[in-house]
Amino acid sequence: MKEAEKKFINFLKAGGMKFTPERKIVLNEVLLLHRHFDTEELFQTLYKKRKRVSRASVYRILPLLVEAGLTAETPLRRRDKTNYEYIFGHGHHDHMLCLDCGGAIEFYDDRIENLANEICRKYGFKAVERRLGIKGYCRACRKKLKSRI
Amino acid sequence: MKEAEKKFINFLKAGGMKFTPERKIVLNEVLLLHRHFDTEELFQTLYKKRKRVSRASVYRILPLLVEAGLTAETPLRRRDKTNYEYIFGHGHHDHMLCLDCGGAIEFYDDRIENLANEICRKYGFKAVERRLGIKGYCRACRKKLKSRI
DNA sequence: GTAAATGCAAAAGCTTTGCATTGGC
DNA sequence: GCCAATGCAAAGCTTTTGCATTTAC
Repeated sequence: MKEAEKKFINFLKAGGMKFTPERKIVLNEVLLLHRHFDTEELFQTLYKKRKRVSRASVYRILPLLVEAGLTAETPLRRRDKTNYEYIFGHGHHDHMLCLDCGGAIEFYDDRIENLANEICRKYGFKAVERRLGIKGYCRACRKKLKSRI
Repeated sequence: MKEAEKKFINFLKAGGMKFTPERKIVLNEVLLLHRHFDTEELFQTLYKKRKRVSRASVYRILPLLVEAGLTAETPLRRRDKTNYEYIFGHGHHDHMLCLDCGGAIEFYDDRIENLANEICRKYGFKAVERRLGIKGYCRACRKKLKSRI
């Protein structure tokens, strides 16, 4: 069994919740998606694959995956919808979101972590979550849009 | 006349828009608020002061202030609402949002700017906006909540 | 005078919820 | 068998929009 599934089952069990077929389907689909997604996108993907999970359940299950530590809400929303990404085993990272193609570039730099920690200490702030989000235009889109950007 | 008002009027004029009493009221109220706010909060504040601007107009005016460079949407939403902050003359800064009291601590560190620029260059990414957002618990709330956090 | 802004109420879009039914454990 | 989860449709929230009326320039 996949590590992620084990982790989800343990989380559910700990909270007196059940590992239903719908929860399994949603988790597996999230594992296949190697990009940021929103609830509607995931619902549509499942629908096209004839994996029938109701929209309401998708809305209920995705927050559970966040609680379980398998996914996270992304800091940069696209089209004003809650966006998620799979994070288990991925390690912490930050984002650049392209305003043209919507693609997200993930990057990681130790120095950012260190700086953030230093700043939190300075203010007596206990961080639960931190993200550096950069919005702009990626290399490919800049090329495509020529000199207009 | 305030600098901010001048800037707003110039922006409006440039776009063939008018400086209405409602726009003046909203701008002035934003100038008084020294914290992050959402549209409903601003509307309620005005309402209590008997400054009658409709909710629809507040919703229409706040994005104009962003376009004019007077305010900005904050990167960390609270209760899933669009949050704004006054920025004109404030310089760039980042945020720590307290999950308990909702307060926002603003900070600025050159080293973060430099790092972000360096990373963008590396990826050929043209940044339009960037923010480091940290969610957690502030000193006062940690104290109040004792050892529970 | 004329194009733009306001206010209102209705609509839209994302998300949550009540409830009857189904189904893990 | 019991408590939790599902599906559906309805409701809830924030935000946007159409339209008649008002108003800044």
